[in-house]
Amino acid sequence: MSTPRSTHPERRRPGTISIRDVAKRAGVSIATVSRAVNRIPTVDPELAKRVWVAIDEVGYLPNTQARALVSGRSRMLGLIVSEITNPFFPELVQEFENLAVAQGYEVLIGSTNYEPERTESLIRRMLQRNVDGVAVMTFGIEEELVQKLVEREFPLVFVDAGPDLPNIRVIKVDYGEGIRQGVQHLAALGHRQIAFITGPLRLRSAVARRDSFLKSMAELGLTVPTEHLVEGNHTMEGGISAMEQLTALSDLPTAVMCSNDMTAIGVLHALYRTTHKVPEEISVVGFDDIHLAQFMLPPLTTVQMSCKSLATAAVEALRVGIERDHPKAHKTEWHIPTQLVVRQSSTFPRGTLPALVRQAAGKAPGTNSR
Amino acid sequence: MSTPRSTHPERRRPGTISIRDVAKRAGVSIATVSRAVNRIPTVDPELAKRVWVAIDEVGYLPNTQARALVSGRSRMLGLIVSEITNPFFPELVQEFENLAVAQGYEVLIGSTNYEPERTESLIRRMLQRNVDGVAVMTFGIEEELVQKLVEREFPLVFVDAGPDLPNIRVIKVDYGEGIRQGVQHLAALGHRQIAFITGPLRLRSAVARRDSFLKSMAELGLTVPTEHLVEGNHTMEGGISAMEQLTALSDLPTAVMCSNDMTAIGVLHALYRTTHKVPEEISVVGFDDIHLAQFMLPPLTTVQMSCKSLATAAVEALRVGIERDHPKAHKTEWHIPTQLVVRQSSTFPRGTLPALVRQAAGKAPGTNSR
DNA sequence: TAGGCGCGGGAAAGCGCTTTCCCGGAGAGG
DNA sequence: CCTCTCCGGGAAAGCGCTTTCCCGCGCCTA
Repeated sequence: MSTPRSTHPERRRPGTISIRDVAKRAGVSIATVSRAVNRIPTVDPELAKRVWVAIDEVGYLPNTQARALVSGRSRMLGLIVSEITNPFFPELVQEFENLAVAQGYEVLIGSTNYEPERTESLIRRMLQRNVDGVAVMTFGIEEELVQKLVEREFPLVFVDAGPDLPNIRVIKVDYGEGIRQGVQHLAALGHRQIAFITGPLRLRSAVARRDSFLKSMAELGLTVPTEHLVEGNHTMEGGISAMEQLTALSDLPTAVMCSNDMTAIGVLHALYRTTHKVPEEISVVGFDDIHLAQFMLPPLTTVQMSCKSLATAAVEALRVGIERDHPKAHKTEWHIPTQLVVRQSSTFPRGTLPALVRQAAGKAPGTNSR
Repeated sequence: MSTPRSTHPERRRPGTISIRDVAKRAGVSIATVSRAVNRIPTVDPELAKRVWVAIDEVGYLPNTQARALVSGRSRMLGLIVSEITNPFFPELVQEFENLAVAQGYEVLIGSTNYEPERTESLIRRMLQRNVDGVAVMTFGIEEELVQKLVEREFPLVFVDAGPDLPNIRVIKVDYGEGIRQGVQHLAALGHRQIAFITGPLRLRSAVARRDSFLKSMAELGLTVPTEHLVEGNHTMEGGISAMEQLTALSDLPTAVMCSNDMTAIGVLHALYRTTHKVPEEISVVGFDDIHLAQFMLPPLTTVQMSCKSLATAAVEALRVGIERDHPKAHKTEWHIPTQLVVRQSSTFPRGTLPALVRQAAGKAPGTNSR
């Protein structure tokens, strides 16, 4: 008996119930309670039941910190995104979190806001919190710290490309296919002058998307003058200023593709300000297919990247890294397809739509103007 | 000497550095390392420096779990929101997180998606993780579990209204003022038939907003027929179907106020589908002033609720609850003002704009049509 | 020079849990 | 009936840290 009085009497939040309280109540040792809680099969079912009853009666919640401390695994996952305020990411976060929670993990979220020092402190904090693994979904990151972690074999998952090291798990998004579909869609409508607003070119994924665009254009024998390739930053503001550069040009392109949907929304806004009609005067295509895209005015034609698959892949990849003898151990690459979704922000180039064609085309994409 | 060999040899992640490694390296006891890390002034500056050097050399990161276990405080805050995918919340999360991190706290985020059982499991999980306090920013929650926590004096912060108990910290949003400004703005433009799309009426805040609207209308002697009061659910989809109900009416209102911006975006979309022009045929006013609002087509007139102030208040309120002898202890209410932001989705009622007025008004709000 | 005092730092307890080790009792076999 | 084996459960170690307790050293005063 005689529970030795705590050295730190006032520190514990009163009302917190520990394993000892349960043990006392059930008349067993704390070891048995622990075993019952963890459903170790060697404990007598009768006893286990008594323990569970006691747990219910006293309202016991196992302390995860203590569990983590002794087991060495915190059952927390880190999720690093670029900007939580970019609507694509909440959707991702949501999916990721649901999956993680279903597997008994908690999620620590952080956004880098594209600031390296923020990223660094983020990772540091997550390590201190002992997360079991981190998914870096910022679409391109180059940090020394990350490099070190990788070397320590800390479970990390990257999107697009991580450091070039063996045994790294990475999720590859097939930008090429979706963007090709977008370009071909526009070209099929008759567009020849298609501009592209990139993301911040520090990000690998932004470069990848731009290259996919260029490649798709080249395939069709279409050239892209440098002034039709303008750098945005994946925000609406970036889309606006990029589009302003474009409208200032003497040869305004007939269509604009954007590296993500937020940029496209900015473009829509910029064109609204300059009273260019979308899609009649200029077609706009986005990327990501965020939920919002279909509610834009006009609804946005965009390349869909399923954030559900992305989240699923990320969680799976993390578990592979964390849980030894995971069924899919040794799998190191996951692939996410992309696909064009045609809505109403894209149509024939301005001035190329003879009445005949209009009739023949019937309700062609995006022709029901506002 | 003779570090007793661990009972669980393989469980610890290799490469993890503990306080002992630092102690050995610096040639001091672990107690001294701990004191140095926590900047306890009684340690000799010379020694402290040696410890810090050692920390740097071995790359030591204190294990937060262990710290939490012994100190009884985890330095984690829970943040419960309705839906992370509603853009208002990421903005809030962002602010909250920045503030929390600045104070040395980590944030555990969860969205209830308006499902009570989700909320329950969320709170349970946060408790197991030993969060020091939880901010319930779901704008109205009624849970038995919550009630129990409150009784246990667990630090909780609510928005609008928590359980009616003494010593509860709550953040009150002054819906009245912002909504009155909105109504008066519309009335001043000449609107008499103003509809209101509410949020889900289970939420206290939704009821509060509706009541504020009704009160503001009554103040001006304007009546609201029941069919002009339709329930939405704070999503774009809800806004669309609510607006569809409104457009089906024989007496279409000349203006619509919405319980939040997402609803307003849905309304804009619904009106686009039915080819009603905004604001010429119908004015639309939102609520929240999410970042997106100003980029809508047309830019949305809306009632601003500063999520920065909200976050600041929440973090402060939590700290008051957590840290005894906080300077502002005993403060139990925080107030968040709201304020109308006029953009271009609101103008004179359709058919009431004589040329004379137009000239006199000059560039009146929202008259530069698309 | 001896006793008192203060202070810096080490030893150790213990936070709540998991897991190993071991012991006692039950069942089986001789 | 006695010994061997097996098994369920208790005692205890220890996860990484903070904090108390206490000891020893240096300085001051008598």
